[in-house]
Amino acid sequence: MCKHLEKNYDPKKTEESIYKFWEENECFKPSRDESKETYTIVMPPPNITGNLHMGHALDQTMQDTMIRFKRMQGYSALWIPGTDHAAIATEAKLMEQLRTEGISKEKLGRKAFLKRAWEWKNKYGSNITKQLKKLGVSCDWSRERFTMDEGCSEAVKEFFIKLYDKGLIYRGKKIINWCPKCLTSISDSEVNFEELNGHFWYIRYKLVGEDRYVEVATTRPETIFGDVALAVNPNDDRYKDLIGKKVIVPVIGREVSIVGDNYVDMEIGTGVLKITPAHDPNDFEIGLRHNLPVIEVMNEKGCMNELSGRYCGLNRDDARKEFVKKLKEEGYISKIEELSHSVGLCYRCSAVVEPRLSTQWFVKMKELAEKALKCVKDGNIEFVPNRFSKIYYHWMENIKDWCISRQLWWGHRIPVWYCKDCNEIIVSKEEVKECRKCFSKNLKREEDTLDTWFSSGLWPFSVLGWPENTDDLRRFFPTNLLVTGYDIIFFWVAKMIFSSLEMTNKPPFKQVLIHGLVRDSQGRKMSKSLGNGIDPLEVIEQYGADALRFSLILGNSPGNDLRFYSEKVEASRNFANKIWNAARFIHMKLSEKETRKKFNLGELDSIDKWILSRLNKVIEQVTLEMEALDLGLAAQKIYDFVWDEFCDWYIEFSKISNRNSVLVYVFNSILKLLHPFMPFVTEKIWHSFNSQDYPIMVSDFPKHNSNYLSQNAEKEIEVLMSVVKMVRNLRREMNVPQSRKVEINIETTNSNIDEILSKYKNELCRLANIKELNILDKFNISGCAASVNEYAKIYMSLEGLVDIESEIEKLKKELEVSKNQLEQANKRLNNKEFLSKAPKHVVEGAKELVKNLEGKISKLNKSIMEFRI
RNA sequence: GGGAGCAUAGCUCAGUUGGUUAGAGCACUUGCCUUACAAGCAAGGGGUCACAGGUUCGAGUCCUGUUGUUCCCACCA
Repeated sequence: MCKHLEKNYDPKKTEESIYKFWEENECFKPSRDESKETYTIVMPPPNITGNLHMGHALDQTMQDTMIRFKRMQGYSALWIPGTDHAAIATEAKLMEQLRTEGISKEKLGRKAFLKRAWEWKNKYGSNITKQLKKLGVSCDWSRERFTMDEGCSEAVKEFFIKLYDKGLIYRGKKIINWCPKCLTSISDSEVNFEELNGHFWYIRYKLVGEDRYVEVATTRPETIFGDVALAVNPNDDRYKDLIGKKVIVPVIGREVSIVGDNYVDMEIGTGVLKITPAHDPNDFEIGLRHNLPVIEVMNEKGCMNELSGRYCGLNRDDARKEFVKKLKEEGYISKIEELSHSVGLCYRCSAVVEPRLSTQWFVKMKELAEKALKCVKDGNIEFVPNRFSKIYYHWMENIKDWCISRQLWWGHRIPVWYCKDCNEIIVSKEEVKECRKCFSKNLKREEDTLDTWFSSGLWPFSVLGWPENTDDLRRFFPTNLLVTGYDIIFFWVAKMIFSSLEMTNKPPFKQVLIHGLVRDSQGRKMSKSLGNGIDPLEVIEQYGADALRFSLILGNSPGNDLRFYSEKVEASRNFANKIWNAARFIHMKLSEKETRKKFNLGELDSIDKWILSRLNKVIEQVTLEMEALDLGLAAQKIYDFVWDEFCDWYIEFSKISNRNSVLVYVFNSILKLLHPFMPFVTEKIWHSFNSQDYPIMVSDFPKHNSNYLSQNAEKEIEVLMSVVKMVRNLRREMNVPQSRKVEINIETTNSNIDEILSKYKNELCRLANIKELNILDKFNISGCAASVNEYAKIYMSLEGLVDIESEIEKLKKELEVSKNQLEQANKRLNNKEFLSKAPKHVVEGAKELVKNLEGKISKLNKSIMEFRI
């Protein structure tokens, strides 16, 4: 038995110690060799509140596979990890904590609150990074960053001030999206629209001085308290004469005028719109156009305020119910319709977002977006797959100003001070003590913090030390690759691009590899509410990290969603075990000394030359796929080669004749090819063959060597394998038990093939369980079963058990198929246009096919004749 | 309303710039505990590549349309 390796690969006994081994040997750090080209990936920072989910697992595995590949290719490869302070999510956790303790945020105070927040971060913030390590991520932990660490905070201030000085940041009173649960503004991209069932209430407004009513359809009757006008389309024949007239707001009794505005859609509802500028962004715009007042009727928690009279204090929903009741009682409602309409929800807490008028800080986007757009259009950043650039273009072309202030405490506090005496706004990195204009000391710092994405937008360069001009920044920026899901293009990718262009004049990365979502086996999004999430850590526990990684990568094309199947992980686990057992076989077969021997290409036989030739083709293909960022195809190529060719054939050959040095060489190459995908098992096996001083992780990725290509050897072994398969096939067909050895007579019409079969007679007999093999021109075929392929005709002696007629039938059927194929091929070759237009190798291929088929057909004919005699 | 993806074996998916007879895993059938591996080996069944046109010597692959499906963006008073 093998003395090094146990029978089955056990990831649990391996992974932790291997990871430690890499860390101790500083394998994760980039090479200090300045002459080496760099390859840099910056990790999308997971939230400190987060737990590893399948999306992370996919994202991280892709990055790790790429960085390992590039590191082995000889780049000075750097992958920088870090975490995100996740303002809303973290603050929500703390608020929850406070709630259980019965303390309010205000009572606690900002300072104490932040102290708690940092304590929370220090306690739980590294959970996610610990989980990442279980996946085997090879990032440089010595460079780990946090979006609120000193350097990143400095970067945020620098960015804010630079944009402010350029006039790209302004403070304004606008309608923004307000989350009444998180109690903060959120940006447009943080609102998710969902189709919900609601109602259309048709409400009658009485015209002043007339006995006529105007009907308005609304979904939000509780905002009537904020009505300041009605609006109709000036082209609407039904209503245009009403423009300028006044109506009385039901229940409230306020007189408001009717205005004409092209925004109003004549098709929707009654074609009359009630205008509530404080609670609807479109109404706000119309209000501006017509100089209408703004009446806010709700507070920050989504409850009605004192302007709503007796409904004051009720939340939106209760106020709506109560007020509708009142309207009904007083006869103002003429109709109620069921209506499905889309409602904006907070992306964090799913509360219905309330459009709210408030003073916030904004980034002026137009100019920034133009540059960011041009950068991608000019090809300075490539999206993979390319179709995602369209999504990016569309977003950039229709962008609105970005609301960056948040009414939260956990985050980067906006570096702005207000003079209470002269209203001067002072933007500064340092604490401001005195107004620069009136020298008053009566200053107040801005309470709000910045949108989390404001700091993560700087991530690719802030982690490298920007705004300082550090060695790392000079050496590793711009970065090479960003890997992320398509769901985050607007949130993050776009923001990094314009931030980087504005601050560094360079794109933050050269390529963006976009992946899809990991769904459950039924294709549903994994979500907490559905409870269908699968914990990657549990999968690792059960199958190992390599198996999880491989199953996420194998056979997935870039950008496509994938379904998670434990069967697929199982298959990957089996593959890891397959490699493991191949290693055991080699250990068992070879002494340590033998594994060190080198081979001389000139002395090798065709079997060795064949596997070397195939290996080199695979190396070439895998390298190409990796460079094209198609990891799924690369993994598939390795899988197929290892299992189908190396294990099923080459190892079997090596049981029959000694093939020591090539066996070891090919296997080591396989380990290297596979290492970026399955780092743990490959490193572990590597150690069993090689000194621990040379981790596979920092070894050289195999390079394609055309000297190893051999068309002849590939052809010879193809002939050998095809005959083995034919015999095996015939045995099954004739129900010959596996244990029974058979006598086989082979007839070929080609002396080359005779030669190959004679040369590998031993292999042929062992692999097809043949007792006696005759390679002859003619023999007695009575009692034989026959099979034919393009290289040979075989007869299997079965001592009278064979029904000659059914043998003939079988051969005839085969003949029919071959004739059809020949006809097709000849048709092509007789077509002048095919000959003149098709590329040479295709024509050659067709000719070869015809030759093979003709050979096969003549053998079949002969065979049938022989049976007849 | 605008845009994108997907549709290939029973299931989940691959299929490079069009090029012989369309692949894998799982599942299924049959036979093997053959000393690396039963987490395995061998053999096998199973496909009008959604539908209809078109381009081409040649289409799963390119173009147009249709259907089904998933998603994104915008708007929804």
